[in-house]
Amino acid sequence: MNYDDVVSLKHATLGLLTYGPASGYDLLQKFRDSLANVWPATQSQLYGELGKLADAGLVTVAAEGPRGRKEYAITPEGSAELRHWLGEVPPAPNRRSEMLLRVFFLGMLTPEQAQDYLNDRATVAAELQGELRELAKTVDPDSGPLAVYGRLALEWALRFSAMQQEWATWAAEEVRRAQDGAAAD
Amino acid sequence: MNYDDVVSLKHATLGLLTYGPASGYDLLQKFRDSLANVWPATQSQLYGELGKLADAGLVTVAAEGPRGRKEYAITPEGSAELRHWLGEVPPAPNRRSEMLLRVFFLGMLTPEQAQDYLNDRATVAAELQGELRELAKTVDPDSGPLAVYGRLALEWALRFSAMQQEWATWAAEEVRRAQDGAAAD
DNA sequence: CTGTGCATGTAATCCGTTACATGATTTA
DNA sequence: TAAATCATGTAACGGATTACATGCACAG
Repeated sequence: MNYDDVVSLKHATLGLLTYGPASGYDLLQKFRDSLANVWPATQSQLYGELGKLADAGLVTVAAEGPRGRKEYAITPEGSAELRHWLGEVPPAPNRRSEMLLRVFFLGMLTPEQAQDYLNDRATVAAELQGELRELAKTVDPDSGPLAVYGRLALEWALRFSAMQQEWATWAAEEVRRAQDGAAAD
Repeated sequence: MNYDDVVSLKHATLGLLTYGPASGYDLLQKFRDSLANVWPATQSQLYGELGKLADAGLVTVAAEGPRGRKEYAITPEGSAELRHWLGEVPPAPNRRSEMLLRVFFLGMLTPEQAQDYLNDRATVAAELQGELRELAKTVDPDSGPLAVYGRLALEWALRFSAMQQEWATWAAEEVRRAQDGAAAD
C-alpha cells in the first residue's frame, strides 16, 4: 500500500515487461543492454522490486521454469499504472550535477587547473560522441517500436554530448580570458 | 575512517565554507540560494554531515553564538581534500534520466499522447530558458570568484535548455512523421 | 508579550550499491 | 566432469527525504 508514484525503477521494470514476459535474470540483461545509461538497476534491487510489484498486483508469475526461474508478466493493473505514469505524472527534472558542482568551486584551483578540468570535460564529451555515432550506425532504422523511440533517446545523447563539448571548450577559453584580464591589471 | 571519496555533499559543504565560516543554518540557506539546482541538501542531512566533517577534522567549530549556534570553518585538511577532489577525482557522469526513461516507453501511449509529452518537454525547457535569461541579467558581471564560475554554470544551463527545447520539438515532429508513414501503409 | 526567524538535532523510511551466499542446468 | 551460465535470494551500509521535536532571541 502507498507504493510510491515517484520512484522509477518500478516503471522501468513495468516498461520492460510490456515487451513480453521475462524473469528477473532476463530483465537484468535488458537493464544492462538497453537502459544502462538511462536507468541502471542492480540485481539485488531488481529482485526486490519484482517481489514488491507482484505483491501490489502489477505483475504476476506467469510461468515457472528450471532452476527456480520465475517468469513475470505485466498485469492490466500494471499496464494502467505505466500509462498513468507516462501520461499524467510530470517528470522530475534532474536535480544533481556533480560536474556543475565542481564548476562552482573551480576558483579554489589555479586557473590552469580549472582549464584542465574544463578541457577534460570537452575531451570526454567528444569521446562519448564518437561512441554514440558508432552506435547510431548499428541501429536498425526500422525494427519495432523500441527503435522509433530508442532513436529519439540516442539523438538526445548526441545533441547533449555536442552541447557539453562546445560549452566546455568555450568555458576553458573564458577562464583563460579572465586570467589574461587579471594579469593586465 | 573510510569517509568516502565519491560522495559530494561533503565537497559541496567544504566548498561553501571556503567562502567563509558559517553555521549549519547559514549553509542551509546557501544551499537553497546558490546550489539548489546543482546539489540540493536538506537540513537533516547537512547537520549530520557537519558532524562527520568535524569528526574527520575537515572542519572545526570556530565560534559559538546565541541559540547554540556553532560556526564552522574549513581546516587546512578540509581545503586539501576539496582541492584533491576537484583536481584529481574524475567526476561521475549522471547515470539517470527520468525524462529519457519515459521516452523509451512512449510506444505504450498513442502517438498523440507521445507528441504531447514531447511538446510539454519543449515548453518546460523554453520556460526555464526564459527564467535563466532573467537571472543572467541580474548577475553582476564582475563580483568575485563566484561570479566567474557561476556564470559558466549559468551558461551551461542556458545551452542545455536550448538543446532540450530543440530536441523535443524535433522529436515530436519525428513522431508525427512516423505516424504519417504508418498511416500511409 | 507574541510572532517570526534563528538554530539544532533525532527518527523512520526508502533507494541504491556492494558483497555474500547458494545451487541447478547446460555445454564442451 | 568441469566450466560457464542461468537463476534467485539476503545482509550490511550509506545517502536522501520527510516528519517530528525542541527551544532561544529579537523586533514590533
